[in-house]
Amino acid sequence: MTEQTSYSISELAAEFDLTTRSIRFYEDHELLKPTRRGQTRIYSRQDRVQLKLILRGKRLGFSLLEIKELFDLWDTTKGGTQKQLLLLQAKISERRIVLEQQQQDINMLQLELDNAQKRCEDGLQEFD
Amino acid sequence: MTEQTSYSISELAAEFDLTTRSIRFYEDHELLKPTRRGQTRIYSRQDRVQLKLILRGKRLGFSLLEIKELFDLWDTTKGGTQKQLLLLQAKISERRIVLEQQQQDINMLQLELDNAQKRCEDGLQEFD
DNA sequence: TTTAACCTTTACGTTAACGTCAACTTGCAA
DNA sequence: TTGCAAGTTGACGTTAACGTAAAGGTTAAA
Repeated sequence: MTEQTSYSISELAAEFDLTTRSIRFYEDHELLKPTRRGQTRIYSRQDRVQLKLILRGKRLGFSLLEIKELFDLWDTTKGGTQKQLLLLQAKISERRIVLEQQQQDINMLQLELDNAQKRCEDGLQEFD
Repeated sequence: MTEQTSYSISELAAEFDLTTRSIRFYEDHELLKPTRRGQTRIYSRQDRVQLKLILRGKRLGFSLLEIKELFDLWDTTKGGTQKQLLLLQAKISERRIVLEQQQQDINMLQLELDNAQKRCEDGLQEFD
């Protein structure tokens, strides 16, 4: 088995450690659009990538709605009108600002963890 | 007015653009412990810092419970037993892992935004 | 062929993080 | 002293993101 070309819902659930319920929920909210064989969902490699992107967004605290916005935004890049593309650039800038804020927040928190670690070590020192 | 030493609930609400309801909610969940003058809440500079930390955590997608855990964790550093301090170091390591994952997620998303931006520019080019 | 493992839809339940009244008290400016 | 802006405690409502049954279809192995 060198390269899998399609996946069942439970395969994806197992791989990414979530429930099939969640995956169907994402589809209900149009974050995934798998094809069907009969009424059974078939996920392509692209669908799998899409799912990865969803989870990445979630790890950054984005809501499913925000994640969908990012997807729609991306789709618009292929074949949007001039107006859409300009609006799109604005949206992209907005996103960058959020990410930069998060970047700063991470840096600050890391400093605090460093700080806490030191205090830990100092505290442990006293038990010698 | 060079350095304010205490704040009312509505002052903080205005400064950080949230409702007094939220601030009281954080207190209900022991993320803030303002003193009282009569039954009115008085927030110290430390309380204000604490609130800042809460909002930073939220921007990173942490739940209020996780944020409280971080606070408790920090408190333990001053005057914890040896056992507590060792457990604390483990917790700190866990947190670092989450932050590093978020760091990677941010980097990936930034690359995607770069990518989308280029496609935008290319798309706009065609309207000349 | 039957049973067991997956799949499906439908629908109600749950938790977190507040929003939104309602009903009351308190501080202070006119 | 009065009235009104700002504070307080309930208590119920709301939204997002699933969890959790219930009731049933499909197919592959025994």
